[in-house]
Amino acid sequence: MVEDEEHRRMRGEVEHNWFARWEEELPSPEELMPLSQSLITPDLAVAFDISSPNPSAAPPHTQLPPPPPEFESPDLSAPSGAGSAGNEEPARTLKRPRLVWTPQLHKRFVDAVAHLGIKNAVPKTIMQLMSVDGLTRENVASHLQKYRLYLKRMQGLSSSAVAGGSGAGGGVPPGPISAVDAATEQLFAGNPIPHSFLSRSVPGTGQEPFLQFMAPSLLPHHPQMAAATAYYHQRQIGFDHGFLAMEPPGLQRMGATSLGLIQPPAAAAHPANSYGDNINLSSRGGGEKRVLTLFPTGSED
DNA sequence: GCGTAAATAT
DNA sequence: CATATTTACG
Repeated sequence: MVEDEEHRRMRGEVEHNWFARWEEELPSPEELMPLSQSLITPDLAVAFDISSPNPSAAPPHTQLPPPPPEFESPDLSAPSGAGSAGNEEPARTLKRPRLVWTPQLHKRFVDAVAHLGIKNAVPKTIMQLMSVDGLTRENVASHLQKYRLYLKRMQGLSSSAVAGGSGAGGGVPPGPISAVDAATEQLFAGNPIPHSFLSRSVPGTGQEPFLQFMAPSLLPHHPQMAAATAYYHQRQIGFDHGFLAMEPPGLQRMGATSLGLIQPPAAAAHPANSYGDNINLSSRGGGEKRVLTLFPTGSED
């Protein structure tokens, strides 16, 4: 069953179908949000001001918060809130734990870039538009780099002879797919790629054509790749780190939380939710890791 | 400040 | 071991 889908996917014919399925199978933010909240310790939640369900940020299927290309969202709040009560963690000069780019966050990233246009899609601008607290220019820059590589790879593929229709055997035969590209592809694959990036100008600023085609995301069937299919590693889940993958010390605010920044392994808790597929990666002789699969963000503007 | 490359951590 | 993220350098 799954194989069939993959084969068709390779042909690039059922894009909509798989995409639609994706959305359907995707865990609703609602499902994940509450879950994450539960995981969040009350103490921490209070510190962040998110102890209670945020009225302004808890849309069931929300598409994308309002990232107006003109004004910034008030997500960025000053650290004044915590000034009083029992939580005084210097958010400055503290090393930040790894940031986990969750589909939701990535979606926002893409959205920001789309509105800005490749031309203005610079780390700083993107970061500002995203208005995600805790997000720094470095984070965006790094992600942007990967994003670019992802798009670049797409161009090459669609432009070059591909076809290969036969995915026989393996799937993606040719393809000097760097590890980074593959990974990026994975993450970005399930995300909406603003056509603006591929060949159109964006609203607001005159842009030149950047890419040309938006090829369906081809997921290499490599065993390792499969593992990548799982957005989170066996223990790379943001659980250990909290929601934003940020440790308590150094946290300021989390608009991100409301955004559904992190996505806990719902699959682990809800086996009933069968996403794309949980792939068991068998590295070699006994290396077995199970990963959760969740990705894409819903829709595009 | 942005882009790219390499290093480190998970 | 591979991948993701972080950090340093150009």
